[in-house]
Amino acid sequence: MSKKAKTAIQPTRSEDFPNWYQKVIVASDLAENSKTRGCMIIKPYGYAIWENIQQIFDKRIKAHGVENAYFPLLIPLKFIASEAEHIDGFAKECAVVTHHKLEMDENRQLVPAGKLEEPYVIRPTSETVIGDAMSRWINSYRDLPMKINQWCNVMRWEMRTRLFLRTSEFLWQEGHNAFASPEESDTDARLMVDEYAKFAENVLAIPVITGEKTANERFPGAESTYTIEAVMQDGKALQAGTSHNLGTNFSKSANIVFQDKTGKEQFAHTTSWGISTRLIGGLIMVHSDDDGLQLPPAIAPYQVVIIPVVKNPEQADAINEYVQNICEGLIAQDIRVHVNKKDDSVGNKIWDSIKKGVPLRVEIGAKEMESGTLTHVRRDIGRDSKTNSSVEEFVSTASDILASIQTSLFERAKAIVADNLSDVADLDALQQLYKDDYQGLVRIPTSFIEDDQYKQLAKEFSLSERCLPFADNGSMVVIGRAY
RNA sequence: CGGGGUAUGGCGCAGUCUGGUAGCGCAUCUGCUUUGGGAGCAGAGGGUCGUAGGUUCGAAUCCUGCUACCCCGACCA
Repeated sequence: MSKKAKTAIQPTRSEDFPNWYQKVIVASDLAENSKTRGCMIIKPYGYAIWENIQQIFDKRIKAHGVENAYFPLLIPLKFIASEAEHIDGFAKECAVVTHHKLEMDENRQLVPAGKLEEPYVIRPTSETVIGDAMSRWINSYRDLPMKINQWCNVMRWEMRTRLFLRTSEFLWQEGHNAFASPEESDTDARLMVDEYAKFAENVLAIPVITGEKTANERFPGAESTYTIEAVMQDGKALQAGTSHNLGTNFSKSANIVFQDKTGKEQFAHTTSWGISTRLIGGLIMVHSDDDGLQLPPAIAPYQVVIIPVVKNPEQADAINEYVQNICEGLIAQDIRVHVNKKDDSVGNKIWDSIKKGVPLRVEIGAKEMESGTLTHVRRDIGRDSKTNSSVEEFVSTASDILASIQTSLFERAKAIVADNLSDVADLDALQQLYKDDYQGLVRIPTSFIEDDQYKQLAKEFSLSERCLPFADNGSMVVIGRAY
């Protein structure tokens, strides 16, 4: 009673981080593996997080003049064959549709029939399709800039999958912008990665390192790739969003040409940028603890859960009415609130809200009702934050409490970055660091990565270049292990 | 794709070595008592052992192929 006997999630983070990650997803009811190889079922609670990501981010990109559209899932094979470097990056992981019907064979088994003249590829990304459309939509400099985004699914036949972090099918947004000049496309690619950084930090409470990818980590066919890299609790990096300046590489293969003011034909300069359901994996690995998920209020499907404590049936109506009034007060403050009316014990409901990471829990029984109060507990602090306050006071300060939780999660996440990002004097020091079982990231001078000693260390310790942080103007590179 | 592991009710597992046709915990359902950090008792339902084939009088168990999942690595905008 006095002390927590065990954690809700076993194993704990320190015992077995990958296993803990899977268990958090199950315990919080976000998603599960499906019968389809490498594909997940995103359950309602997990999908609600994605819907919030969509709603919030969609507003931000529309403010930049981006318009949403929808393009086909299936891409004609000849589209893909047109851009060599790009397709090299994806050919190994493309699912291909080769038939258009099923027939019953002699063993009464359904087999593919009706072979297609030209196979289709299930989109791994849509540069080629959208490029083809843009080649028809863009004729004049007056048509530029053109900014098109789609929220959709894509498929990449990955060798090794993990829920949210890398699945064969995943949900994302892919933005595709076209401009008249190289300066504009580079500015745009940087603008979008900056939007990702702001979204990650202000909404998801995930601090990120924003920077540019090195040449060998760059998107196939891009001139430059900008990225936000987040740091997980185990010290590994997670690429959480990328924005590419494609220059004229794609407009040349898709023939996106416009006439400039002088009547001369020119290739458009394009960008593409995306974030995906992978962000949910990042949320889990940054914020959750050994009792389960912990969600920043800004993204939580519900920010407050109310647990009615009904000890005898005669009180039920009165308590429900009391709860309903509080609910309405919170909704009027634009707070997302959920009343757990499930026929279950109070203890189970409390644990359920902890495992699901609801930021703020409210308990209301006869005791509170008689005194015009309620009891509330913060998920980030736990039972030590248990407070009894009047309904009026709570309703008027709930937004502040949620804001405080948002801040405390962000601060905690910043401490994770600080603990897992080191500088070293030279490559010998780097080697010693990882030999001593260091799990985090290291910032080294960019010139080091050409060194043979570095290349050998990178191989030995599975290190890769995460990015050249904007903050260091390209002089430094952050390296480490990544998801 | 390489190495290792796993596959048995919804979930987690035992049973496999020493073949004889399935068991435990949790969850579920019913009833009663309970409910403020994971309730108790009593009763009930639910699987034919990933899949295809082989050996055998008989296969969860032995043999072979296939598939999926997990971990490590390679790969991965």
